[in-house]
Amino acid sequence: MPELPEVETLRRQLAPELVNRRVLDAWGYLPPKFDQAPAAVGARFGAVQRLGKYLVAELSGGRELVLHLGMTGKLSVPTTSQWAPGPYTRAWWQLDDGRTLVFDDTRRFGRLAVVDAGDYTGLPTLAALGPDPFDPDLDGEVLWRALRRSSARVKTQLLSQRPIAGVGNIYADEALWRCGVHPASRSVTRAQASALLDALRAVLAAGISHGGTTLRDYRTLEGTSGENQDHLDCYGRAGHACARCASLLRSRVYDGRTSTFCPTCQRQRPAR
DNA sequence: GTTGCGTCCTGGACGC
DNA sequence: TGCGTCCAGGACGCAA
Repeated sequence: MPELPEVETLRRQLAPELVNRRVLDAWGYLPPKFDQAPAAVGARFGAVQRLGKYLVAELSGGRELVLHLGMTGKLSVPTTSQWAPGPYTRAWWQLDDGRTLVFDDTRRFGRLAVVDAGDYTGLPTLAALGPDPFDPDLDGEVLWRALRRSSARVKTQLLSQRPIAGVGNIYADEALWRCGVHPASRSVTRAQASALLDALRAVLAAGISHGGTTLRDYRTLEGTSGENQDHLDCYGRAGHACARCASLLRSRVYDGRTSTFCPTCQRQRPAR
C-alpha cells in the first residue's frame, strides 16, 4: 500500500528515467481508471513530482500525467523488446529510448489521468490535498487549525489527505502511537498537534530512508522490497507488547479502517 | 457542508 | 486437497 515514503522512493528512481523521454505509443486498460494513458502519446516527459501519494509527471504541451498506485500498483521501466504485458498490466507507455514505462495493478485500486497542468478537478482528493508533511511553512499550529475544522476522528482526518498529504494507514498508526494520541480522538490540543506533526515527519522520514514499507505488494522501480516493515512499532502488531509500556497493543475498526494502538499510551480525549 | 458507510477489487489466510 | 468466507485498504459516491 504505497504511502508517501513508498511514492517518494519511486519518484526518486523514476525521475531520471523519464525526463526528456518522448512517448511513442501507449495503451490503457478499460475505462474509467486507466484509459487516458494514450493521451500522453507524442508528449515529452519533464520533471516528476510527488503530491501526497500521487506521482505527477510533466508533459510537453502544458499537460501532466497523474498516477496513483492505489494499494497494489507497481511501476517498472523494462526494455521494450524484452517485455510483454502481464495479466495485471493496466497501462504502458513506450519511450523513445527503447524502454517502456509499465503500470501493473492487481486490484485495480490505482488510477491515472492526463490533465492540463494543475487542473485536478477530476481527482477530488488531489484537488483538496493538504500541505506536504515536509513543507517548511507547515507547523503544529497550522495542523492544529486544520484538524480543528472537523469533528471527525483524528485518524480518519489524516487518511482523508485534507489536513496533511501522503499519510495512509501504516504511517498514521505509527505516528499516533509515537505521539500518544488515540486514533479515535475527535479533538487534539495544540501540543498534541505539534507532537503529531513531529511524529509524522519522523516516521515518514524513516520510511523514506528504509526504502518504503513492503508488507506484500510494494516494490521499488527495480522490483526490490523496502525495509521499513522491520522498523514498525505499532501497525499490524495487535496482541504484541507495546515497546514503550509493555501493554498489549489493540486493534479496532474505526470508520471502516483497522487501527492498531496502545490502550495505555494512547488515551482517548473527550470530544470537544 | 459534514459525516460515515458502502463499493470497488483480488490474493492470501483461515476454517471446515 | 478443495471449497467457501473473510480480510486488507485508498478513493470516491451517496445518503442522512
